[in-house]
Amino acid sequence: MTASAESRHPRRSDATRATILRAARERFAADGYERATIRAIAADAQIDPSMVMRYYGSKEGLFAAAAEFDLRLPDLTGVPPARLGEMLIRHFLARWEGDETLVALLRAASTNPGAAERMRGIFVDQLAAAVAAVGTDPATTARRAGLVASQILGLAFTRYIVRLPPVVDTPAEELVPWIAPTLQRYLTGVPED
Amino acid sequence: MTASAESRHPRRSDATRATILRAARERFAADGYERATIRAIAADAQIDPSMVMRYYGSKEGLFAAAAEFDLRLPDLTGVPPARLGEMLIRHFLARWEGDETLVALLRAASTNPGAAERMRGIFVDQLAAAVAAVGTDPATTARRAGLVASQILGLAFTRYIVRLPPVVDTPAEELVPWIAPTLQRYLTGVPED
DNA sequence: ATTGTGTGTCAACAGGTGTTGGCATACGGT
DNA sequence: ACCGTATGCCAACACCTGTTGACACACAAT
Repeated sequence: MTASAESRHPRRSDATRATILRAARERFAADGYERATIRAIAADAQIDPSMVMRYYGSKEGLFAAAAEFDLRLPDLTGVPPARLGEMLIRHFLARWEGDETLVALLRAASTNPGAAERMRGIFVDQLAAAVAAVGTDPATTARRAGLVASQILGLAFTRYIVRLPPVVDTPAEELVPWIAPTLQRYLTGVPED
Repeated sequence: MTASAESRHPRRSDATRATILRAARERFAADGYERATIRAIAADAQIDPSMVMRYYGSKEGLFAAAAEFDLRLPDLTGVPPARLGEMLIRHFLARWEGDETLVALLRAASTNPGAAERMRGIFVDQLAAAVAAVGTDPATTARRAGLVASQILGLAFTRYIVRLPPVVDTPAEELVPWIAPTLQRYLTGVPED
């Protein structure tokens, strides 16, 4: 969606654009929205701040481009019902360690309304769509997605943002058997009394 | 600790100090650390920005005073082991709805290193101390506390910061039977394979 | 009445912010 | 070779930030 419909010929400045985007993602992930200044991002990319404005219009526009993100959730239709939780947590952990975009989005969502809005879109629409494929009562889909999001985002928040030592020090592989049953119950279980 | 050891005589400016602190907590909770400006806080409190500096030294000092927080975790020693999760989630939900300090801390922790540090202190020290009273293997206490923190903070993050509709719309009372078993397992259970 | 100190207001500083317009240069098509 | 355009840098703008110091007033003690 970014490079296909724009022009048939690749632009000479595509490399610059990509460099800016990479630097922006790093800064947004490390510092959050307001502390990540255009000047700092431009310095990282070894380019003039005005170029950022020309190519992305504004700081908001730059963030919007840098925070483009797809959870790439797998189709849960054919998955053995008892393995749903494990599959989900494994997918999220892999998605996080490999792409700092989610960390940038997470940090910015705390203070930037636009980032929060985008986060809602990702974790309500994309996640709810995947949860719907599980096959439980459709009336409960949204709530199940919300509960899953609360555990997933809480893990990310404590691991990558606040960096709670016990959560940071636990290898991803050892996290799975703890978190998987939680997600499993949120996806397919019923509330307890 | 705030008013007892300072002076035997109450100061004439104590009311102003309290007003500043209240306005600061509101702003920090609503806007996060960097967007909550001293000028805006002073305007809310209807006083001059320089008073904030005189009474709290700096913006960091003001935040440190505003983010003073005690989880007030109950002693879990005598609690029936099967009710630990329910008691914990109930306590946290009540603590949150009644005091916006935690929301201020949560939002600020995303971008401000000092706030993150304080959050670590609260959710590692205070929470781990409470978890230790449960009586499971002491070697697992820190990890159990971290897991509990991940779910608790994730719930707060999705409910008060990102404001995911399914999580916001669910009444606290209906959240309990979903979250309680999760905390229960993190506190007393063993990881699954 | 006169100090001295606590309380509050005002104006300003120095630095950083997003953003803009002008100007040089290098490229690609003719 | 030429010309239009894309790419890049520079300087500046208007605004906002935390922070500071000088000055005015009110109160309590002498």
